[in-house]
Amino acid sequence: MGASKADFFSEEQNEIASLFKAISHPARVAIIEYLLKVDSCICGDIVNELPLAQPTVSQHLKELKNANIIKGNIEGTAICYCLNPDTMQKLENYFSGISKELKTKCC
Amino acid sequence: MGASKADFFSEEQNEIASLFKAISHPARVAIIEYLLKVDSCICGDIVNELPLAQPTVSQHLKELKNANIIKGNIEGTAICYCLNPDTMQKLENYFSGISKELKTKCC
DNA sequence: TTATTATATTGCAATATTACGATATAACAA
DNA sequence: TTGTTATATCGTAATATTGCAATATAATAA
Repeated sequence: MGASKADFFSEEQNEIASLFKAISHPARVAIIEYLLKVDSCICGDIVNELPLAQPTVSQHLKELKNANIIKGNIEGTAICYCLNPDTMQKLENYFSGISKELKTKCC
Repeated sequence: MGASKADFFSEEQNEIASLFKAISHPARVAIIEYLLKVDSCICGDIVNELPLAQPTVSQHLKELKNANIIKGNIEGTAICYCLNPDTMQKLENYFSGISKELKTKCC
């Protein structure tokens, strides 16, 4: 079906999965890494940086914003985007939690 | 088109994206968390744990295995699956690297 | 050998994602 | 007002993912 059996899984599992889905596309990874590189928050520079049309970039930004991975502030005509440190921390914590619990013995 | 413009993006960006794609589905998050919970590595127990048919679970396991997120060892008729600590470490490092570089000042 | 158990693969329908041209909106400048 | 710039949304075609029934494979047991 391709549909989500999301109802069965826990809130947390669905939330984590959708966070990762937001960064599961190379264009969105590239956006994140670009936002990390440039100190000042940028906007339509991303369109010049990526090999994608403006509507496509806008769509990717929307997904990242919906997932709370980036924030966007209006600055006159432009929009200033930047990474959301809270979400980055949350993602780091998820894996450090796994590392801590993970037994070394395995099959 | 839905197709990947993967050729433009860097090797690293494509690799990171496909790692996250592997854990971007609640069923696969649930599998990871179940593998973390049970000390001993399991196999078809996952089918009983999840609300999905055996072929569907098998498909999800295959994706996790292809992404190097889990390992599978044959044990007689069964297959023993477990998390791959190296990949978990890699994912943790990716986000701790971001946290380290991330400026607090933002828009 | 046949039967059983555990897992994988195939084929396909339902659904979701990706990309972009065309168009809309919103803020500012002249 | 009109024009310009920056971004968002709509509509849609191409492609990818998800889920499962049916079937195949592989290891062991009887």
